Amino acid sequence: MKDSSTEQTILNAAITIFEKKGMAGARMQEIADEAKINKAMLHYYFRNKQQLFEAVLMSAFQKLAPQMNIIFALEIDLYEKIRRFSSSYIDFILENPYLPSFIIHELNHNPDFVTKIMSHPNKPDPKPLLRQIEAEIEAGKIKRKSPKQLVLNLLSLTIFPFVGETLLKLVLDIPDSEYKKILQERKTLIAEQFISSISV
Amino acid sequence: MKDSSTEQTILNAAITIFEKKGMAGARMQEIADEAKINKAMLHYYFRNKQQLFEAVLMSAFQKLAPQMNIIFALEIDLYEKIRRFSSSYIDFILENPYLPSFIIHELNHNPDFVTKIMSHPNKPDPKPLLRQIEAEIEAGKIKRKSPKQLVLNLLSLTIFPFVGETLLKLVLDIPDSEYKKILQERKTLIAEQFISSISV
DNA sequence: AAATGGTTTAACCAAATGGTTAACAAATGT
DNA sequence: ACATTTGTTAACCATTTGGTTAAACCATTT
Repeated sequence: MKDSSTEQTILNAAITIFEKKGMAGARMQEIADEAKINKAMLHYYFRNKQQLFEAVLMSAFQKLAPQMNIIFALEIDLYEKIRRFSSSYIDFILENPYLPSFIIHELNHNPDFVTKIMSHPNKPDPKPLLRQIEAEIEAGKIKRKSPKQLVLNLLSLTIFPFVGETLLKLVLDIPDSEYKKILQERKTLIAEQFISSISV
Repeated sequence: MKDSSTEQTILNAAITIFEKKGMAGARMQEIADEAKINKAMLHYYFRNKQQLFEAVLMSAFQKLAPQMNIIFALEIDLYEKIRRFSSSYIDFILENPYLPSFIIHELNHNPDFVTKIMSHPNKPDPKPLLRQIEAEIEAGKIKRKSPKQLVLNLLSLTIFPFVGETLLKLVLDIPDSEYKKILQERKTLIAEQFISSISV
């Protein structure tokens, strides 16, 4: 009988290669080598490069989505939520360093794909969080600022240091070792900074 | 005699294509078509794809660098500097929407290139700004926070909404028209938020 | 006007690349 | 045991792609 995980083996190899090189830069042979498997198997299981790629992008999004849902759905105090999110999200990216860059880059270059994900079952729904922020504003607990802008800020502060790592290290003259420390510091720093900018 | 701008015509076409598709996704023929010119001319002027690409990446960096230097070098009040930077930088990216994503993506995928830019004459130097922040801290005018973290925050808040546009619109459920407004709002909002988070 | 030297073009080439095929092996069902 | 389906492989194929070449073009010099 076949090793029942051949399909998964291929998918894992494809994830590794696609995340590192992107759709355009990845070679089918390279993925086959990574999976230690014959190239024809890629086509046997996934028909062609485009479909294999879509499976990878989907799987990447499925990894990311639950992390987003932490801030969106969880019913806890807003400040606590912000602290938990930035910390857990940074840990998550440290374990999946290519994920955000990959998703962002490929989403930018495959706008058609956005439609496909729109109807995705696990698609994060930001409404609960936005409502929570509005409620806090109405209750006079935080400053009156556009909830969407606030979430945009939080995501920017958390994700960009990873996506723009090379540019930031270059421009700010930060060596690799120090950058790692800086990212760790941000696990608490982001929440502090963010909360201090919204609390009345 | 040659049209003395042929080289520039090629470079412009290459910028257009490379910024849109990246190094791996761009085709030499496509660049030639964009320039309305024979493909062999690309090799006549730039030898090969790699060198043409490097010229494009260099030119992109040369466009970006002066925008960075606004916050780094200009000798004005810190708050004023922050206001001016976020506003002018957003305007700048709106006119060059592919620039940051392109540079970030390609820098991440060509780490060797980082070395080349390191010794670039126009390379932004963050030291003056970092010193300015330290001085303000010592003078008790702003909260004591790591200057590098602060600059990282400012850059994240400003650049990420562009780089992650597609993902953010998708995840936060923001239609295109509204997103444009949001970016405009950020021209003043970022500085407000940022300043309120550091002022004592 | 002939020679010169840089510029431009069409045709060509070799390698890389996504994809197919046909034969073979391993399970599975009867 | 045998036939059928499923999984796997090596060899092959067509197209794309980066890059080359040799001849033509054209402005300036002699």
